[in-house]
Amino acid sequence: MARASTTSDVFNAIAEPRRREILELLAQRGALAAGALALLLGMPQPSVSKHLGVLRKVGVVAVVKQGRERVYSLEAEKLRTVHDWVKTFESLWGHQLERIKARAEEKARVRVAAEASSKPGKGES
Amino acid sequence: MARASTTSDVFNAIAEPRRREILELLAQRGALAAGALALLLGMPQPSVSKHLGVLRKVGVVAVVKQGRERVYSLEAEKLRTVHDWVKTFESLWGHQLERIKARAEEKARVRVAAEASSKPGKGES
DNA sequence: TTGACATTTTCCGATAAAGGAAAATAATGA
DNA sequence: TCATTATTTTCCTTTATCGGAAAATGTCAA
Repeated sequence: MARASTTSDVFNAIAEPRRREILELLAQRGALAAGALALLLGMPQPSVSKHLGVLRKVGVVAVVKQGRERVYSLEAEKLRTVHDWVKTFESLWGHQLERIKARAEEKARVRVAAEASSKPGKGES
Repeated sequence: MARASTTSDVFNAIAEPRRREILELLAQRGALAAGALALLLGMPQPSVSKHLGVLRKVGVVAVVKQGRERVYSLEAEKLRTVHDWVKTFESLWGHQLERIKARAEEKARVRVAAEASSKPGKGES
């Protein structure tokens, strides 16, 4: 089996740096036509179009036909999946002091797990 | 050119659902040996091992040889890249009321952008 | 209708991921 | 040393991406 399709998932869709750039642009500059995006990104239009196709298929951008151009806009809610997922780990890195604490706890946990999975009752009181 | 390597990026690494599951397990149950992970995930060890290889190459997990097992632990800080990135879009979906507001604003922006890119001065007063 | 513009689609070549199976390492215990 | 256990690595096949170039749609304006 091959790698999962880029369109199968928001996670897969945003794995591409260029696609992330597109999303960033749409976020900060509002809706943009495909051509404008190509211009801002400095890459060939067909390429941008394909990336937009992926993003659209996943639903993270929406299109509106306006004459001969197609205006793309961000559907930010779709990124929520990703956000919610990483947010789970937020506490594990923490800031400043918390970080040191978490570090220590984790180190201890590693030791515990390591010992627990060896035969118990070995020599390490 | 092919798709970017899964090991080229944290984004690419976490695109795989199983790899995300591994990270989740490590987060909630602390450090675990490869075999334990395979058991918990209900999939063949070689498969898990390969996934762990990817995660390790990217630096989001760390290994510690403990006898014949290898205990894996989470290096959560590496997920910060992803977190910081999606966090940028946080304001765009907001909660409750904000969401409606944002929606309206966005809709307006799309219209504006669409109009701006057509020839100005058309008939739509 | 003809022509220019905006964008998508198709075709191509190169690259590599993912799963399964089997082989290769490594470390423990008798 | 010889099995046994824990994990990783190597093959192999299938499938899909990405990028570039060219062809195909679609739309507006004379």
